[in-house]
Amino acid sequence: MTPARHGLPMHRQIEEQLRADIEAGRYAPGEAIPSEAQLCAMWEVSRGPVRHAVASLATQGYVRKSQGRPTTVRIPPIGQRVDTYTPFSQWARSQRRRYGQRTISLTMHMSEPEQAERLGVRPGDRILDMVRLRLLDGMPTMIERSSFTDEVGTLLLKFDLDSDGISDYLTECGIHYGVVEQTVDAIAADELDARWLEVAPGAPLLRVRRTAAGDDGVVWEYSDDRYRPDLMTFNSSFRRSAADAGAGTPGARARP
Amino acid sequence: MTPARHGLPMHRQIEEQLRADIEAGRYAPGEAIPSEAQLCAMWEVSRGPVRHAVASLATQGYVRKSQGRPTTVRIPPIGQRVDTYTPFSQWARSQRRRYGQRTISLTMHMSEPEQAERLGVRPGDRILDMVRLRLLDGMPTMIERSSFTDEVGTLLLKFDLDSDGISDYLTECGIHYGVVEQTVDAIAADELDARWLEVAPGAPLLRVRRTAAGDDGVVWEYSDDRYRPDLMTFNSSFRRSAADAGAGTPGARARP
DNA sequence: CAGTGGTCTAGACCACAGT
DNA sequence: CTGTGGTCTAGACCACTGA
Repeated sequence: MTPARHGLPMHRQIEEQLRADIEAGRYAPGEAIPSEAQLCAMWEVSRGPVRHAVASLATQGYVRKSQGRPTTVRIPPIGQRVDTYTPFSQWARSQRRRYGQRTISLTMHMSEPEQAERLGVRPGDRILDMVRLRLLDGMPTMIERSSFTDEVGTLLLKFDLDSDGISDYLTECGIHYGVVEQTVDAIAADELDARWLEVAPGAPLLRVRRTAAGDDGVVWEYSDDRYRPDLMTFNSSFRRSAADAGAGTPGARARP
Repeated sequence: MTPARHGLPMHRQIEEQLRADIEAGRYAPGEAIPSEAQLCAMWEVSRGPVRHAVASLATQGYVRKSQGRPTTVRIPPIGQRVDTYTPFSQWARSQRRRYGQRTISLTMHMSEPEQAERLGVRPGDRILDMVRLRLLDGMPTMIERSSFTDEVGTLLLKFDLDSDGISDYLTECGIHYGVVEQTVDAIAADELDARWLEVAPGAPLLRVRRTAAGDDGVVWEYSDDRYRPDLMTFNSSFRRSAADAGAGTPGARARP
Protein backbone atom coordinates (compact mmCIF):
# COMPACT_ATOMS: atom_id res chain seq x y z
CA MET A 1 0.00 0.00 0.00
CA THR A 2 1.41 3.31 -1.04
CA PRO A 3 2.00 5.60 1.94
CA ALA A 4 -0.30 8.30 0.51
CA ARG A 5 1.27 10.76 2.95
CA HIS A 6 1.39 14.54 2.66
CA GLY A 7 -0.47 16.41 0.00
CA LEU A 8 2.42 15.96 -2.42
CA PRO A 9 1.57 14.46 -5.80
CA MET A 10 3.02 11.04 -6.42
CA HIS A 11 5.63 12.17 -8.93
CA ARG A 12 7.00 14.64 -6.38
CA GLN A 13 7.12 12.00 -3.66
CA ILE A 14 8.99 9.65 -5.98
CA GLU A 15 11.36 12.44 -6.99
CA GLU A 16 12.09 13.42 -3.40
CA GLN A 17 12.68 9.84 -2.36
CA LEU A 18 15.06 9.21 -5.25
CA ARG A 19 16.89 12.47 -4.58
CA ALA A 20 17.25 11.54 -0.92
CA ASP A 21 18.50 8.07 -1.85
CA ILE A 22 21.05 9.54 -4.24
CA GLU A 23 22.28 12.16 -1.80
CA ALA A 24 22.55 9.53 0.92
CA GLY A 25 24.65 7.42 -1.43
CA ARG A 26 22.21 4.54 -1.48
CA TYR A 27 22.66 4.56 -5.24
CA ALA A 28 26.35 5.00 -6.06
CA PRO A 29 27.47 7.50 -8.70
CA GLY A 30 27.62 5.84 -12.08
CA GLU A 31 25.35 3.04 -10.93
CA ALA A 32 21.81 2.53 -12.17
CA ILE A 33 18.72 3.59 -10.29
CA PRO A 34 15.77 1.17 -10.39
CA SER A 35 14.22 0.82 -13.82
CA GLU A 36 10.95 2.55 -14.59
CA ALA A 37 9.15 -0.77 -14.41
CA GLN A 38 10.62 -1.45 -10.97
CA LEU A 39 9.68 2.01 -9.72
CA CYS A 40 6.16 1.49 -11.02
CA ALA A 41 5.94 -1.70 -9.02
CA MET A 42 7.57 -0.21 -5.91
CA TRP A 43 5.18 2.73 -5.81
CA GLU A 44 2.21 0.98 -7.38
CA VAL A 45 1.74 3.68 -9.99
CA SER A 46 1.74 3.82 -13.76
CA ARG A 47 4.69 5.04 -15.79
CA GLY A 48 3.48 8.63 -15.97
CA PRO A 49 4.47 9.79 -12.48
CA VAL A 50 7.64 7.71 -12.55
CA ARG A 51 8.80 9.27 -15.80
CA HIS A 52 7.87 12.73 -14.52
CA ALA A 53 10.00 12.21 -11.42
CA VAL A 54 13.02 10.85 -13.26
CA ALA A 55 12.81 13.53 -15.95
CA SER A 56 12.85 16.18 -13.25
CA LEU A 57 15.94 14.68 -11.64
CA ALA A 58 17.61 14.49 -15.03
CA THR A 59 17.12 18.20 -15.73
CA GLN A 60 18.50 18.91 -12.27
CA GLY A 61 21.57 16.87 -13.05
CA TYR A 62 21.07 14.11 -10.53
CA VAL A 63 20.76 11.32 -13.07
CA ARG A 64 21.72 10.69 -16.64
CA LYS A 65 19.26 9.13 -19.01
CA SER A 66 19.90 7.48 -22.35
CA GLN A 67 17.72 5.28 -24.45
CA GLY A 68 18.17 1.56 -24.10
CA ARG A 69 20.54 1.85 -21.15
CA PRO A 70 19.52 2.04 -17.50
CA THR A 71 19.31 5.52 -15.99
CA THR A 72 22.41 6.14 -13.89
CA VAL A 73 23.39 8.43 -11.04
CA ARG A 74 25.56 11.33 -12.13
CA ILE A 75 28.86 12.15 -10.54
CA PRO A 76 27.92 14.91 -8.10
CA PRO A 77 28.86 18.43 -9.24
CA ILE A 78 31.29 20.53 -7.23
CA GLY A 79 29.42 23.81 -7.09
CA GLN A 80 25.89 25.00 -6.80
CA ARG A 81 23.46 24.60 -9.64
CA VAL A 82 22.15 27.54 -11.62
CA ASP A 83 18.91 26.00 -12.80
CA THR A 84 17.49 25.55 -9.34
CA TYR A 85 17.84 27.71 -6.25
CA THR A 86 18.87 26.32 -2.91
CA PRO A 87 19.42 28.70 -0.01
CA PHE A 88 23.08 28.84 1.01
CA SER A 89 22.70 27.10 4.35
CA GLN A 90 20.60 24.30 2.90
CA TRP A 91 23.08 23.81 0.08
CA ALA A 92 25.96 23.68 2.56
CA ARG A 93 24.14 21.12 4.69
CA SER A 94 23.44 18.95 1.65
CA GLN A 95 27.18 19.00 0.89
CA ARG A 96 28.02 18.21 4.50
CA ARG A 97 30.14 21.32 4.75
CA ARG A 98 30.48 23.56 7.78
CA TYR A 99 28.91 26.96 7.30
CA GLY A 100 28.16 30.10 9.20
CA GLN A 101 27.16 33.72 8.81
CA ARG A 102 27.77 37.15 10.30
CA THR A 103 25.30 39.96 9.92
CA ILE A 104 27.22 43.06 8.82
CA SER A 105 24.33 45.48 8.74
CA LEU A 106 20.58 45.58 9.04
CA THR A 107 18.61 48.65 8.04
CA MET A 108 14.91 49.32 7.94
CA HIS A 109 14.33 52.39 5.78
CA MET A 110 12.30 54.08 3.07
CA SER A 111 13.10 52.64 -0.34
CA GLU A 112 14.89 54.52 -3.09
CA PRO A 113 13.12 54.39 -6.47
CA GLU A 114 15.59 51.86 -7.87
CA GLN A 115 15.19 49.47 -4.94
CA ALA A 116 11.44 49.87 -5.00
CA GLU A 117 11.38 48.96 -8.67
CA ARG A 118 13.28 45.73 -8.05
CA LEU A 119 11.06 44.71 -5.14
CA GLY A 120 7.86 45.74 -6.84
CA VAL A 121 6.85 48.21 -4.13
CA ARG A 122 6.15 51.94 -4.26
CA PRO A 123 9.11 54.30 -3.82
CA GLY A 124 9.16 55.37 -0.18
CA ASP A 125 7.61 52.14 1.05
CA ARG A 126 9.50 50.71 3.98
CA ILE A 127 11.93 47.88 3.25
CA LEU A 128 14.59 45.95 5.14
CA ASP A 129 18.16 45.93 3.86
CA MET A 130 20.48 43.26 5.14
CA VAL A 131 24.14 42.60 4.47
CA ARG A 132 25.60 39.31 5.61
CA LEU A 133 28.87 37.48 5.28
CA ARG A 134 28.49 33.78 4.61
CA LEU A 135 31.22 31.34 5.57
CA LEU A 136 32.02 27.88 4.26
CA ASP A 137 34.38 25.67 6.24
CA GLY A 138 35.43 28.79 8.07
CA MET A 139 36.36 30.65 4.88
CA PRO A 140 34.59 33.91 3.99
CA THR A 141 32.87 32.82 0.80
CA MET A 142 30.05 35.15 -0.08
CA ILE A 143 28.67 38.61 0.67
CA GLU A 144 24.90 38.78 0.52
CA ARG A 145 23.06 42.08 0.12
CA SER A 146 19.35 41.40 0.47
CA SER A 147 16.30 43.63 0.43
CA PHE A 148 12.98 42.44 1.79
CA THR A 149 9.50 43.85 1.62
CA ASP A 150 8.12 45.37 4.81
CA GLU A 151 5.99 42.36 5.57
CA VAL A 152 8.88 39.90 5.38
CA GLY A 153 11.33 42.35 6.95
CA THR A 154 9.13 42.66 10.00
CA LEU A 155 9.22 38.90 10.43
CA LEU A 156 13.00 38.86 10.10
CA LEU A 157 13.52 41.49 12.79
CA LYS A 158 12.01 39.07 15.29
CA PHE A 159 14.57 36.45 14.31
CA ASP A 160 18.18 35.84 15.29
CA LEU A 161 19.85 36.43 11.96
CA ASP A 162 23.20 34.98 12.98
CA SER A 163 21.54 31.65 13.67
CA ASP A 164 20.72 28.95 11.20
CA GLY A 165 19.28 29.68 7.77
CA ILE A 166 16.55 32.24 7.67
CA SER A 167 14.83 30.47 4.80
CA ASP A 168 13.68 27.71 7.12
CA TYR A 169 12.27 30.34 9.45
CA LEU A 170 10.46 32.12 6.64
CA THR A 171 9.03 28.86 5.40
CA GLU A 172 7.50 28.33 8.83
CA CYS A 173 5.98 31.79 8.52
CA GLY A 174 4.36 30.80 5.23
CA ILE A 175 6.83 32.67 3.04
CA HIS A 176 8.46 30.47 0.47
CA TYR A 177 10.27 30.52 -2.83
CA GLY A 178 7.89 30.18 -5.75
CA VAL A 179 9.14 31.98 -8.84
CA VAL A 180 12.87 32.66 -8.74
CA GLU A 181 14.87 34.55 -11.35
CA GLN A 182 18.64 34.76 -11.31
CA THR A 183 21.17 36.72 -13.32
CA VAL A 184 24.82 35.76 -13.19
CA ASP A 185 27.72 38.04 -14.05
CA ALA A 186 31.09 39.17 -12.76
CA ILE A 187 31.98 42.32 -10.86
CA ALA A 188 35.06 43.87 -9.29
CA ALA A 189 35.19 43.74 -5.50
CA ASP A 190 34.43 47.09 -3.88
CA GLU A 191 35.90 48.17 -0.55
CA LEU A 192 33.24 46.37 1.49
CA ASP A 193 33.52 43.16 -0.54
CA ALA A 194 37.29 43.24 -0.34
CA ARG A 195 37.41 43.70 3.42
CA TRP A 196 34.99 40.93 4.28
CA LEU A 197 35.90 38.42 1.60
CA GLU A 198 39.60 39.02 2.23
CA VAL A 199 40.50 39.74 -1.36
CA ALA A 200 42.11 42.75 -3.00
CA PRO A 201 39.83 45.61 -4.03
CA GLY A 202 39.04 45.14 -7.72
CA ALA A 203 39.42 41.37 -7.56
CA PRO A 204 36.89 39.51 -9.74
CA LEU A 205 33.82 38.20 -7.94
CA LEU A 206 31.02 36.03 -9.21
CA ARG A 207 27.73 37.86 -8.74
CA VAL A 208 24.27 36.32 -8.64
CA ARG A 209 21.33 38.68 -8.51
CA ARG A 210 18.06 37.09 -7.55
CA THR A 211 14.45 38.07 -7.22
CA ALA A 212 12.25 35.68 -5.32
CA ALA A 213 8.47 35.67 -5.37
CA GLY A 214 5.86 33.55 -3.69
CA ASP A 215 3.67 31.11 -5.52
CA ASP A 216 1.34 34.03 -6.09
CA GLY A 217 4.06 35.84 -8.04
CA VAL A 218 4.42 38.65 -5.49
CA VAL A 219 8.10 39.54 -5.08
CA TRP A 220 9.38 39.55 -1.51
CA GLU A 221 13.18 39.42 -1.85
CA TYR A 222 15.85 40.95 -4.00
CA SER A 223 19.40 39.82 -3.38
CA ASP A 224 22.88 40.55 -4.73
CA ASP A 225 25.23 37.72 -3.75
CA ARG A 226 28.95 38.00 -4.49
CA TYR A 227 31.11 34.89 -4.31
CA ARG A 228 34.83 34.37 -4.24
CA PRO A 229 35.28 32.49 -7.51
CA ASP A 230 38.00 30.30 -6.04
CA LEU A 231 35.55 28.98 -3.47
CA MET A 232 32.35 28.61 -5.43
CA THR A 233 31.21 27.97 -8.98
CA PHE A 234 27.84 27.42 -10.57
CA ASN A 235 27.20 24.45 -12.77
CA SER A 236 24.64 23.25 -15.21
CA SER A 237 24.37 20.21 -17.40
CA PHE A 238 21.72 19.10 -19.79
CA ARG A 239 21.01 17.21 -22.92
CA ARG A 240 20.48 19.23 -26.03
CA SER A 241 18.49 17.33 -28.58
CA ALA A 242 20.01 16.99 -32.00
CA ALA A 243 17.44 19.15 -33.72
CA ASP A 244 17.57 22.09 -31.33
CA ALA A 245 20.11 23.75 -33.55
CA GLY A 246 18.66 24.78 -36.88
CA ALA A 247 14.98 25.56 -37.17
CA GLY A 248 15.70 26.41 -40.79
CA THR A 249 18.41 24.00 -41.90
CA PRO A 250 17.66 20.30 -41.57
CA GLY A 251 21.20 19.48 -42.73
CA ALA A 252 22.84 16.17 -43.45
CA ARG A 253 22.92 13.66 -40.64
CA ALA A 254 25.92 11.70 -41.84
CA ARG A 255 27.31 9.84 -38.87
CA PRO A 256 30.66 8.12 -39.55
CA MET B 1 -3.49 19.52 -41.69
CA THR B 2 -0.41 18.80 -39.63
CA PRO B 3 2.80 19.01 -41.66
CA ALA B 4 4.09 15.65 -40.37
CA ARG B 5 7.59 16.65 -41.45
CA HIS B 6 10.99 15.21 -40.42
CA GLY B 7 11.45 12.30 -38.12
CA LEU B 8 11.02 14.52 -35.08
CA PRO B 9 8.63 13.25 -32.42
CA MET B 10 5.41 15.20 -32.18
CA HIS B 11 6.23 16.90 -28.89
CA ARG B 12 9.46 18.25 -30.39
CA GLN B 13 7.67 19.52 -33.49
CA ILE B 14 5.11 21.29 -31.34
CA GLU B 15 7.85 22.74 -29.16
CA GLU B 16 9.84 24.02 -32.13
CA GLN B 17 6.78 25.55 -33.73
CA LEU B 18 5.78 27.33 -30.53
CA ARG B 19 9.34 28.54 -29.97
CA ALA B 20 9.45 29.88 -33.52
CA ASP B 21 6.09 31.59 -33.08
CA ILE B 22 7.25 33.19 -29.84
CA GLU B 23 10.58 34.35 -31.25
CA ALA B 24 8.81 35.75 -34.30
CA GLY B 25 6.52 37.68 -32.01
CA ARG B 26 3.38 35.93 -33.21
CA TYR B 27 2.48 35.54 -29.55
CA ALA B 28 3.22 38.78 -27.73
CA PRO B 29 5.10 38.76 -24.39
CA GLY B 30 2.63 38.52 -21.54
CA GLU B 31 -0.07 37.17 -23.83
CA ALA B 32 -1.40 33.64 -23.70
CA ILE B 33 -0.36 30.89 -26.04
CA PRO B 34 -3.12 28.54 -27.24
CA SER B 35 -4.58 26.39 -24.50
CA GLU B 36 -3.63 22.74 -24.26
CA ALA B 37 -7.01 21.76 -25.62
CA GLN B 38 -6.54 24.04 -28.62
CA LEU B 39 -3.06 22.72 -29.29
CA CYS B 40 -4.40 19.18 -29.11
CA ALA B 41 -6.96 20.07 -31.74
CA MET B 42 -4.49 21.99 -33.93
CA TRP B 43 -2.01 19.14 -34.00
CA GLU B 44 -4.53 16.33 -33.70
CA VAL B 45 -2.71 14.73 -30.78
CA SER B 46 -3.55 13.87 -27.20
CA ARG B 47 -2.50 16.00 -24.25
CA GLY B 48 0.72 14.06 -23.61
CA PRO B 49 2.88 15.51 -26.39
CA VAL B 50 1.33 18.94 -25.94
CA ARG B 51 2.16 19.03 -22.23
CA HIS B 52 5.65 17.70 -22.92
CA ALA B 53 6.27 20.51 -25.41
CA VAL B 54 4.95 23.28 -23.17
CA ALA B 55 6.77 21.94 -20.12
CA SER B 56 10.01 22.02 -22.07
CA LEU B 57 9.45 25.62 -23.12
CA ALA B 58 8.65 26.52 -19.54
CA THR B 59 11.94 25.14 -18.19
CA GLN B 60 13.73 27.06 -20.94
CA GLY B 61 12.01 30.24 -19.83
CA TYR B 62 9.96 30.88 -22.93
CA VAL B 63 6.60 30.61 -21.23
CA ARG B 64 5.22 30.87 -17.75
CA LYS B 65 2.73 28.33 -16.49
CA SER B 66 0.37 28.56 -13.56
CA GLN B 67 -2.58 26.47 -12.62
CA GLY B 68 -5.97 27.77 -13.64
CA ARG B 69 -4.58 30.63 -15.72
CA PRO B 70 -3.60 30.38 -19.36
CA THR B 71 0.08 29.80 -20.10
CA THR B 72 1.68 33.08 -21.14
CA VAL B 73 4.75 34.16 -23.05
CA ARG B 74 7.55 35.36 -20.81
CA ILE B 75 9.17 38.73 -21.24
CA PRO B 76 12.34 37.87 -23.16
CA PRO B 77 15.47 37.85 -20.99
CA ILE B 78 18.36 40.19 -21.78
CA GLY B 79 21.21 37.75 -21.59
CA GLN B 80 21.87 34.18 -22.52
CA ARG B 81 20.38 31.35 -20.56
CA VAL B 82 22.46 29.07 -18.39
CA ASP B 83 20.23 26.04 -18.46
CA THR B 84 20.45 25.54 -22.18
CA TYR B 85 23.35 26.06 -24.55
CA THR B 86 23.05 28.06 -27.74
CA PRO B 87 26.15 28.73 -29.81
CA PHE B 88 27.12 32.41 -29.78
CA SER B 89 26.26 33.13 -33.39
CA GLN B 90 22.90 31.43 -33.18
CA TRP B 91 22.06 33.27 -29.99
CA ALA B 92 23.03 36.58 -31.58
CA ARG B 93 20.87 35.84 -34.61
CA SER B 94 17.90 35.00 -32.41
CA GLN B 95 18.32 38.38 -30.69
CA ARG B 96 18.64 40.14 -34.05
CA ARG B 97 22.01 41.54 -33.07
CA ARG B 98 24.98 42.03 -35.34
CA TYR B 99 27.85 39.74 -34.57
CA GLY B 100 31.22 38.76 -35.87
CA GLN B 101 34.43 36.96 -34.99
CA ARG B 102 38.18 37.12 -35.51
CA THR B 103 40.37 34.10 -35.19
CA ILE B 104 43.33 35.01 -32.98
CA SER B 105 45.17 31.73 -33.14
CA LEU B 106 44.78 28.20 -34.39
CA THR B 107 47.14 25.44 -33.31
CA MET B 108 47.19 21.75 -34.04
CA HIS B 109 49.44 20.07 -31.52
CA MET B 110 50.05 17.19 -29.14
CA SER B 111 47.90 17.51 -26.03
CA GLU B 112 49.26 18.20 -22.57
CA PRO B 113 47.98 15.82 -19.88
CA GLU B 114 45.59 18.40 -18.47
CA GLN B 115 44.01 19.19 -21.82
CA ALA B 116 43.80 15.52 -22.68
CA GLU B 117 41.97 14.85 -19.43
CA ARG B 118 39.35 17.48 -20.21
CA LEU B 119 38.78 16.22 -23.74
CA GLY B 120 38.84 12.59 -22.75
CA VAL B 121 41.74 11.69 -25.05
CA ARG B 122 45.15 10.19 -24.32
CA PRO B 123 47.97 12.60 -23.45
CA GLY B 124 49.93 13.21 -26.63
CA ASP B 125 46.93 12.71 -28.90
CA ARG B 126 46.62 15.44 -31.46
CA ILE B 127 44.12 18.21 -30.72
CA LEU B 128 43.18 21.57 -32.22
CA ASP B 129 43.39 24.70 -30.08
CA MET B 130 41.53 27.75 -31.25
CA VAL B 131 41.29 31.24 -29.78
CA ARG B 132 38.68 33.58 -31.20
CA LEU B 133 37.36 37.02 -30.41
CA ARG B 134 33.59 37.30 -30.68
CA LEU B 135 31.93 40.63 -31.39
CA LEU B 136 28.42 41.84 -30.69
CA ASP B 137 27.19 44.97 -32.43
CA GLY B 138 30.81 45.73 -33.18
CA MET B 139 31.90 45.51 -29.54
CA PRO B 140 34.47 42.94 -28.47
CA THR B 141 32.35 40.83 -26.16
CA MET B 142 33.93 37.46 -25.57
CA ILE B 143 37.19 35.58 -25.88
CA GLU B 144 36.75 31.92 -26.70
CA ARG B 145 39.48 29.38 -26.09
CA SER B 146 38.37 26.06 -27.53
CA SER B 147 40.01 22.68 -27.83
CA PHE B 148 38.73 20.05 -30.23
CA THR B 149 39.47 16.39 -30.70
CA ASP B 150 41.54 15.46 -33.72
CA GLU B 151 38.53 14.24 -35.66
CA VAL B 152 36.60 17.47 -35.24
CA GLY B 153 39.69 19.62 -35.56
CA THR B 154 40.47 18.12 -38.94
CA LEU B 155 37.00 19.10 -40.12
CA LEU B 156 37.47 22.64 -38.82
CA LEU B 157 40.76 23.16 -40.65
CA LYS B 158 38.86 22.79 -43.92
CA PHE B 159 36.52 25.58 -42.89
CA ASP B 160 36.75 29.37 -42.99
CA LEU B 161 36.71 30.11 -39.28
CA ASP B 162 36.09 33.83 -39.68
CA SER B 163 32.83 33.11 -41.48
CA ASP B 164 29.50 32.35 -39.94
CA GLY B 165 29.09 30.09 -36.92
CA ILE B 166 31.08 26.91 -37.01
CA SER B 167 28.38 25.02 -35.16
CA ASP B 168 26.17 25.02 -38.24
CA TYR B 169 29.07 23.63 -40.23
CA LEU B 170 29.74 20.91 -37.69
CA THR B 171 26.09 19.96 -37.60
CA GLU B 172 26.23 19.39 -41.34
CA CYS B 173 29.21 17.13 -40.71
CA GLY B 174 27.18 15.08 -38.27
CA ILE B 175 28.78 16.55 -35.13
CA HIS B 176 26.27 18.02 -32.75
CA TYR B 177 25.75 19.01 -29.16
CA GLY B 178 24.29 16.19 -27.12
CA VAL B 179 25.41 16.32 -23.51
CA VAL B 180 26.65 19.76 -22.47
CA GLU B 181 28.11 20.68 -19.08
CA GLN B 182 28.87 24.23 -18.07
CA THR B 183 30.60 25.79 -15.11
CA VAL B 184 30.27 29.50 -14.47
CA ASP B 185 32.67 31.59 -12.41
CA ALA B 186 34.60 34.84 -12.50
CA ILE B 187 38.23 35.42 -13.37
CA ALA B 188 40.58 38.36 -13.70
CA ALA B 189 41.47 39.34 -17.25
CA ASP B 190 44.97 38.25 -18.28
CA GLU B 191 47.10 40.15 -20.80
CA LEU B 192 45.50 38.44 -23.79
CA ASP B 193 41.96 38.96 -22.51
CA ALA B 194 42.68 42.57 -21.68
CA ARG B 195 44.12 43.41 -25.08
CA TRP B 196 41.32 41.90 -27.14
CA LEU B 197 38.37 42.71 -24.91
CA GLU B 198 39.69 46.24 -24.40
CA VAL B 199 39.58 46.16 -20.63
CA ALA B 200 42.27 46.69 -18.02
CA PRO B 201 44.36 43.67 -17.03
CA GLY B 202 42.83 42.22 -13.88
CA ALA B 203 39.32 43.42 -14.73
CA PRO B 204 36.62 40.94 -13.76
CA LEU B 205 35.36 38.69 -16.53
CA LEU B 206 32.52 36.21 -16.51
CA ARG B 207 33.87 32.80 -17.43
CA VAL B 208 31.91 29.84 -18.77
CA ARG B 209 33.74 26.59 -19.17
CA ARG B 210 31.97 24.01 -21.25
CA THR B 211 32.43 20.44 -22.32
CA ALA B 212 30.32 19.26 -25.21
CA ALA B 213 29.73 15.65 -26.15
CA GLY B 214 27.72 13.99 -28.87
CA ASP B 215 24.59 12.03 -28.23
CA ASP B 216 26.88 9.06 -27.71
CA GLY B 217 28.51 10.82 -24.76
CA VAL B 218 31.91 11.13 -26.46
CA VAL B 219 33.43 14.55 -25.68
CA TRP B 220 34.58 16.54 -28.71
CA GLU B 221 34.96 20.11 -27.42
CA TYR B 222 36.26 21.86 -24.36
CA SER B 223 35.87 25.62 -24.25
CA ASP B 224 36.75 28.48 -21.91
CA ASP B 225 34.66 31.54 -22.81
CA ARG B 226 35.33 34.86 -21.08
CA TYR B 227 32.73 37.61 -21.36
CA ARG B 228 32.84 41.28 -20.56
CA PRO B 229 30.24 41.40 -17.77
CA ASP B 230 28.96 44.78 -18.92
CA LEU B 231 28.00 43.30 -22.27
CA MET B 232 26.64 39.89 -21.33
CA THR B 233 24.94 38.18 -18.44
CA PHE B 234 23.47 34.75 -17.95
CA ASN B 235 19.96 34.28 -16.70
CA SER B 236 17.79 31.56 -15.33
CA SER B 237 14.29 31.48 -14.01
CA PHE B 238 12.20 28.67 -12.70
CA ARG B 239 9.47 27.71 -10.34
CA ARG B 240 10.49 26.13 -7.11
CA SER B 241 7.71 24.08 -5.64
CA ALA B 242 6.76 24.88 -2.08
CA ALA B 243 7.92 21.53 -0.74
CA ASP B 244 11.39 21.58 -2.30
CA ALA B 245 12.74 23.17 0.81
CA GLY B 246 12.39 20.96 3.84
CA ALA B 247 12.36 17.22 3.40
CA GLY B 248 12.05 17.03 7.14
CA THR B 249 9.95 19.99 8.26
CA PRO B 250 6.45 20.27 6.85
CA GLY B 251 5.97 23.58 8.68
CA ALA B 252 2.92 25.74 9.10
CA ARG B 253 1.36 27.10 5.96
CA ALA B 254 -0.25 30.17 7.46
CA ARG B 255 -0.89 32.57 4.63
CA PRO B 256 -2.12 35.99 5.73
C1' DC C 1 16.57 -11.94 -27.80
C1' DA C 2 14.72 -9.59 -23.43
C1' DG C 3 14.99 -5.34 -21.07
C1' DT C 4 15.57 -0.54 -21.20
C1' DG C 5 13.81 4.05 -21.99
C1' DG C 6 10.96 7.16 -25.70
C1' DT C 7 6.58 8.22 -27.41
C1' DC C 8 1.68 8.36 -27.67
C1' DT C 9 -3.50 7.53 -26.84
C1' DA C 10 -7.97 8.23 -24.70
C1' DG C 11 -9.83 8.48 -21.31
C1' DA C 12 -10.48 10.32 -16.00
C1' DC C 13 -10.61 13.29 -11.89
C1' DC C 14 -8.72 17.19 -9.38
C1' DA C 15 -7.32 22.21 -8.08
C1' DC C 16 -7.63 26.57 -9.35
C1' DA C 17 -8.87 31.28 -12.16
C1' DG C 18 -12.16 34.24 -13.57
C1' DT C 19 -16.94 35.15 -14.81
C1' DC D 1 -20.22 27.81 -13.36
C1' DT D 2 -16.83 27.01 -17.26
C1' DG D 3 -12.26 26.72 -18.77
C1' DT D 4 -7.64 26.39 -17.48
C1' DG D 5 -3.69 23.58 -16.25
C1' DG D 6 -2.08 19.40 -12.82
C1' DT D 7 -2.17 14.64 -12.14
C1' DC D 8 -2.85 9.86 -13.14
C1' DT D 9 -4.21 5.29 -15.43
C1' DA D 10 -3.63 1.32 -18.46
C1' DG D 11 -2.80 0.21 -22.07
C1' DA D 12 0.25 0.34 -26.86
C1' DC D 13 4.14 0.48 -30.09
C1' DC D 14 8.80 1.99 -31.14
C1' DA D 15 14.14 2.55 -30.87
C1' DC D 16 17.91 1.28 -28.72
C1' DT D 17 21.24 -1.60 -25.84
C1' DG D 18 23.60 -5.53 -24.50
C1' DA D 19 23.95 -10.41 -23.68
